[in-house]
Amino acid sequence: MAAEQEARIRVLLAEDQAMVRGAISALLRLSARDVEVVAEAGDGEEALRLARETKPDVALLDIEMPRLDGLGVAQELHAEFPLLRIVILTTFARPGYLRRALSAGASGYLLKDAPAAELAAAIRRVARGERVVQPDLAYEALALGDGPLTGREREVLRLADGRTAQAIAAELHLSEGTVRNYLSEAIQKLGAANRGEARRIAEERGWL
Amino acid sequence: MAAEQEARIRVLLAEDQAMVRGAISALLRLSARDVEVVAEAGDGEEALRLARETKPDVALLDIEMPRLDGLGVAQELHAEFPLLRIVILTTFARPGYLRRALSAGASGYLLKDAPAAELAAAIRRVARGERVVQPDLAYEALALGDGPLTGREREVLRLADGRTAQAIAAELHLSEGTVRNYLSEAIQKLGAANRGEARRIAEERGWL
DNA sequence: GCAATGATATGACGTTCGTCATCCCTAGTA
DNA sequence: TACTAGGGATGACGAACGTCATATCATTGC
Repeated sequence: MAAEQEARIRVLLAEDQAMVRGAISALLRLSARDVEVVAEAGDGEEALRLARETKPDVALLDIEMPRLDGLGVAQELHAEFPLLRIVILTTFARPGYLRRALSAGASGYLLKDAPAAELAAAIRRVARGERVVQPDLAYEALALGDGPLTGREREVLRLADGRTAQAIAAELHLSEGTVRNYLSEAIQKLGAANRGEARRIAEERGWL
Repeated sequence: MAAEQEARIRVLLAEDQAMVRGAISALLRLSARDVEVVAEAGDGEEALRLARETKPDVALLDIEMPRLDGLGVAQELHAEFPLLRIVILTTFARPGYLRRALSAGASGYLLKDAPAAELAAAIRRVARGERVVQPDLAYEALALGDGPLTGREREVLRLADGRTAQAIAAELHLSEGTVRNYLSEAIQKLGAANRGEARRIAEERGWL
């Protein structure tokens, strides 16, 4: 705690919910003297702008943000500043998100479910060049995978929340029959009785 | 700031995401000397238990929590401790949530999108007996009312999340035709095209 | 006393849905 | 090369769905 006196870790914080953003900033200010929040962004575009302006050591990014999501920001920042360390901080334990985050160049993937104390620890570790990913999540990402649905099946199922097959077909520029086929396959792969149940199941497992 | 020296406002904080919970706690500790977080709960049941144990002045409740949601906690706490002030702190600007929150006895309804500074202000105001609700949200909630559905229609629609009419009928001890009748009425009252859409609409407006 | 409302039911009709067989085309790969 | 997987389409069939007319019965309210 009193060892590293030299330079504080400069952090960019991107999170769309203002209250949560302020709260996390307060958490870091209160619990981590060696961490300094040098910029706060409310959306992805702003995060990019502030990153270029302030050149932080670590970027702490939420995934679901307006205009440009955290994974997109990670990709851009990693390409532009290879030395910048990126931590994704999100609600979602979706294996798909984790996979995309890592391939976008993120060094850490932290859940908002994790204890508050882990945040500062994670920032310190990625700043030292380590990777921070919860082992159980990594395991799930491999075991559960992305689910049994193909890309198109997923797209169709995502739109099946009350829309008719015709409406879905129009939106995706497909024939109505094709839509029904995809839905039928999805229903069987998920062991559901109809599209409504299939959607519920897929959503629960993070396969949408 | 230096005026009220006497008693600090004792706050119970209930929020399922540990990191957000810790962060909000830090925010209050850092920005509001007159507020003291006396208990932190990770789900609704725990919130009830801790409230009975610590007798706080204000309960700050997230809505979406495991085991018992914030609205349920509000209802119980309001019945048990009429003097306890309740603030709902949530992501969702749904009029239905607000309506249910107020009728559950909440004094405040705050969005996580609001500036971090408003949190302490809101807590102080409800502690003084005032109400804290964003005016535009309040207007919408009043305009929407209780919805056009009868009790039975609501029950049936609530079960229509992928179940067949037959399954719903079995669960409620009704004939399949009757279930289809209720669903048909609900669909028309809500201006939907089918049960799936009807359910979505009713859910969004808090009519379930 | 009678109209209105809500819960419940039936029968009938047309539409949408879920399934299956079958076809075409492309890309990757054993 | 042949095989496989994914995307896309068609036609047909039975089941489920959405609608409407109609009926009974109880409750509520003027």
